[in-house]
Amino acid sequence: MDEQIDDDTLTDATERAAPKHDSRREIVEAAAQCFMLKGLDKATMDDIADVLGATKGRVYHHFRSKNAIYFAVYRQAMQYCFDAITPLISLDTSNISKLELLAHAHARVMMDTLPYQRSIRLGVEVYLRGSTTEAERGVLRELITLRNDYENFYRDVLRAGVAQGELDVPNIEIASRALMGALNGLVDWYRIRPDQSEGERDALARALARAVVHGTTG
Amino acid sequence: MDEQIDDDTLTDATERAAPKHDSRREIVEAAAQCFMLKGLDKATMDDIADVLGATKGRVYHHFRSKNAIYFAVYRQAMQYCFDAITPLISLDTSNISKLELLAHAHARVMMDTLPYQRSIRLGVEVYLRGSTTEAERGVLRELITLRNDYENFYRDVLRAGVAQGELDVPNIEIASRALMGALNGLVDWYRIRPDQSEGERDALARALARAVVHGTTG
DNA sequence: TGCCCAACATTCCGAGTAGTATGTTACTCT
DNA sequence: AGAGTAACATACTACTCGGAATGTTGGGCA
Repeated sequence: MDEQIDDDTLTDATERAAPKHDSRREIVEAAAQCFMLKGLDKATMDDIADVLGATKGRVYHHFRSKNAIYFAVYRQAMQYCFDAITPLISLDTSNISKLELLAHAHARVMMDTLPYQRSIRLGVEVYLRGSTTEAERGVLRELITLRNDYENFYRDVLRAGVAQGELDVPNIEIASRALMGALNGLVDWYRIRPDQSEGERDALARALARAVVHGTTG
Repeated sequence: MDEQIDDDTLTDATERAAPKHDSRREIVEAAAQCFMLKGLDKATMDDIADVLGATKGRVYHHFRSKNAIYFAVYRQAMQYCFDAITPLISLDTSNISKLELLAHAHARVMMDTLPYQRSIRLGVEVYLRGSTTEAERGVLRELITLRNDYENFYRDVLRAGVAQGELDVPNIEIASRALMGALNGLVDWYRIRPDQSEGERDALARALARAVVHGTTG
């Protein structure tokens, strides 16, 4: 019975045929907002319900625990990332331009899905310490794996670029860490401004992508 | 009376002549450990006291609140950063090599004072929302300013490098953000390994510094 | 039309925790 | 030697918040 795998976080196999009233999606969205604004601990279940104009009853009807909601937010955040770069990995361009495309797309996702991305940065693994069940830790490990898979796309491009002499990267691991760090750091300092246009945001993403790929020496 | 500025966090003017039994320092050190391991909220005052083999009484004798301790940790973390780079800013080298020196020093500090640096990354401004007094928010603003001052050292080098044609940075602001993001991200993935030597850590710092300065194109 | 159940709302409880109030000890100063 | 105080320990309170138990309602279905 302890092997009862948590299906609160959208088991891949049993994909919802009906839209399922996208109430779950609304809750996840509200949770991401609260997590971003108040932090993982300070954001209460009542806060999440308040955003929806509802009560805890609704939330607990769809999610069995606060951790389950957080897992859903995490999964959704990663989904946004994958959706953004999967169309790019099969492109037939040079590795250096592909790297720029990936970085640009990632920067865009950070801005476009800010609440989700900020949520998963607020002490991911540190947030759950001991106070989790073994099943929950399994889900967490799966999410970590998901993130590793995502970052491996960047490492692959780096390796291919080195192999073909396009890139000069002495240490793939370090370089990928630096790359992801610079890109993910965007969610720490980026603030949504209503007056900024789509073009301005894209320019920001492009500038950041250029910075992380070419460094400060051009 | 509401203008009673909090001097729990080492008022600069009244520098302690006596070592003050470095009990405060021990508490801050213990708090940094706890914050790193359990997060800002999950780490309790009892946890901090337990690390010291003491009780809450000792902690509350030196700090009036949990926030005050967090401020002290933040200040100490920034102090470590400043101590590491202040000897370097007056050096008479090229801007590009100075930038590498700064990046290297910063990476070293991230590793050498990991508990402090991790603590201040766990949702700094998001940790305190509403539940703080106006005085506390003043201290927080001061700490943010401290961080800005620190990052300005890097921006100055970037600007000087561009002015002298050593560096190619279209956007100083973006580049500095990317730089700090990549360097600070170190505390997210770096794990202390007892078997790794001083030389290995320095090599890691050097590799990361090279990555953030030169990017992936050499 | 009456049953049934999903989709909530309402109410309640207990565990955990920041902060306080009050001892207790040991050391210093005169 | 006794008074005062720094540096703690002990005991207690007030309060928040996650989660469970239970109540309510509206719509589909036979």
